[in-house]
Amino acid sequence: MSSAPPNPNNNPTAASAGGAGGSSPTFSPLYQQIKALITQSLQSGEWKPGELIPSEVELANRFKVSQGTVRKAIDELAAENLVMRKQGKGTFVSTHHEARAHFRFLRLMPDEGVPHYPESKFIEVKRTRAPADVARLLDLKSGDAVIFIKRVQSFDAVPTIVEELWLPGLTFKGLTAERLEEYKGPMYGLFESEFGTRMIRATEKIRAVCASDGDAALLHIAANTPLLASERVSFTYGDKPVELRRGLYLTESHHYHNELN
Amino acid sequence: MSSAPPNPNNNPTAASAGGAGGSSPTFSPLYQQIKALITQSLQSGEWKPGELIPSEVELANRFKVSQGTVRKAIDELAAENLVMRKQGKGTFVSTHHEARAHFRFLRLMPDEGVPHYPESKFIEVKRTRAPADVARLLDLKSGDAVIFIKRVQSFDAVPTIVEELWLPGLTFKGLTAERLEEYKGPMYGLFESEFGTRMIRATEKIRAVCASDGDAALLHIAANTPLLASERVSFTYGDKPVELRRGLYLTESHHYHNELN
DNA sequence: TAGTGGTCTAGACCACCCC
DNA sequence: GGGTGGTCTAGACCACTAA
Repeated sequence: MSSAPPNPNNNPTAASAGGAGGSSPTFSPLYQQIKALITQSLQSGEWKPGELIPSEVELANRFKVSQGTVRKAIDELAAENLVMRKQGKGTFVSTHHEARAHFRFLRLMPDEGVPHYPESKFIEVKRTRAPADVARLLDLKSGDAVIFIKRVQSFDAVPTIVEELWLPGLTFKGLTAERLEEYKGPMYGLFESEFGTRMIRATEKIRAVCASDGDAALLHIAANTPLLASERVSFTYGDKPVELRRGLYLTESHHYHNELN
Repeated sequence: MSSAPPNPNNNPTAASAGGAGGSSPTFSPLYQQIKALITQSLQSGEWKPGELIPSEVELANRFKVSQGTVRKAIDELAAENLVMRKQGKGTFVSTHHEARAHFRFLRLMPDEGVPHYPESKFIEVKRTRAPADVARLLDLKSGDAVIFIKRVQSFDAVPTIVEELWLPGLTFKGLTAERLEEYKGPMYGLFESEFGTRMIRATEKIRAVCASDGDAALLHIAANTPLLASERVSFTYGDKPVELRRGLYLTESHHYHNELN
């Protein structure tokens, strides 16, 4: 009784997703191929940060797979913070313009009281050429154009962070001190809205160092005060590095918070 | 035509899982209830670390739900590192006795070369009473029995970590300097095998400090060298704190590694 | 060859949101 | 009321492992 299996093949046209056919089998589950296709649409800007993406049923029809397969693809994208599901409303492209996202990359927390976002004061913004170490971390060539930013961040008017940022000049063409000054809120929000570059994940290396005279002056502390030094490399789609951020954190009344799972 | 829905109710006997019936609806999806039941079996020791748990089909029969529901429950347990799936073999209870697990909580990485596990030298092991701050973090009463451990850890014979551990005396009754000395490998493995207490997750607070004379001597460095100070609270099932660990890390040739997602 | 987890489908109903 | 994601089921086939 009943009918024959309606879709016996598990390797549809979407199998071409994933790049050049290589020597290895290059097998990939259907939902991974769908995930890659959705990621492409995110990357290309077909759906912009904050926007609603098509419903699961709609995507299932578009890709000619079942809703369950689309669901599993979106499950993983949601786990990676690329999209956000909202029951009854739909699935939205993640954005850095959200209270929720603001503390995803900022791990410096006050010892007492509730976390809040610091105020920025820009010390220097200039176009220059990438030193060798910066070039290596940003996947550039030594001497390529970069933008250098130096700023101090304060919590409740207490200077707490000195930060130096290096950005690929090509990606962030047109970024000026003025635009930085007038923009309030997390820099990743600015990068996303104005330059179409969304930070997806980052790696950090953390050490303890002594404050130099210059940094001590910026933070209004004694020279040789111990500081946390973090070196962060941020990546966008395709694991492309797009930001190098070197920060010095004063940990008198703040700490770097981490969860180990 | 065809049959009636075979299982129209979605609130079987398992609905009793989750504790006392309270004022709020206490609604919980079936798979969450199954997840709670499986977690109970893990906690009670029905399946011990490293062991194979029953197959999905078996658990589905036991709990009178579909395999898909059990699968979703196990998916979450695997995401939380409580169990490990191995295709073709089965699902296993996670254990700290695995190369894979050794670096889940150890985030201090060498700047060059491959990570490896440090050697421990114990400075002090004693039973004492919990100071107020320790008691608060371990959810004990001030003055409750605790075990205090102080040790130095070395990479390639270079002292790099000074660590002080505070453990609830009741949970770790019988822990002596001898057993620590003779046990090679991560301490969490010892805790799991000998005391039936498995660390599930932890939170850390990190700062920069100056080495005291005593710590400087232990690490063979100059006093006032900047060090990373981490305060870690580890939790077992039921979010019960079972370890307070205060570490000082020398970050001359190592760094604290973190991934932001 | 038998058993396990992994993938995929199809269809049902539920909870939530907004009109 | 109609649409969305969330849950649950049942059954098929695949990939991997071990005897």
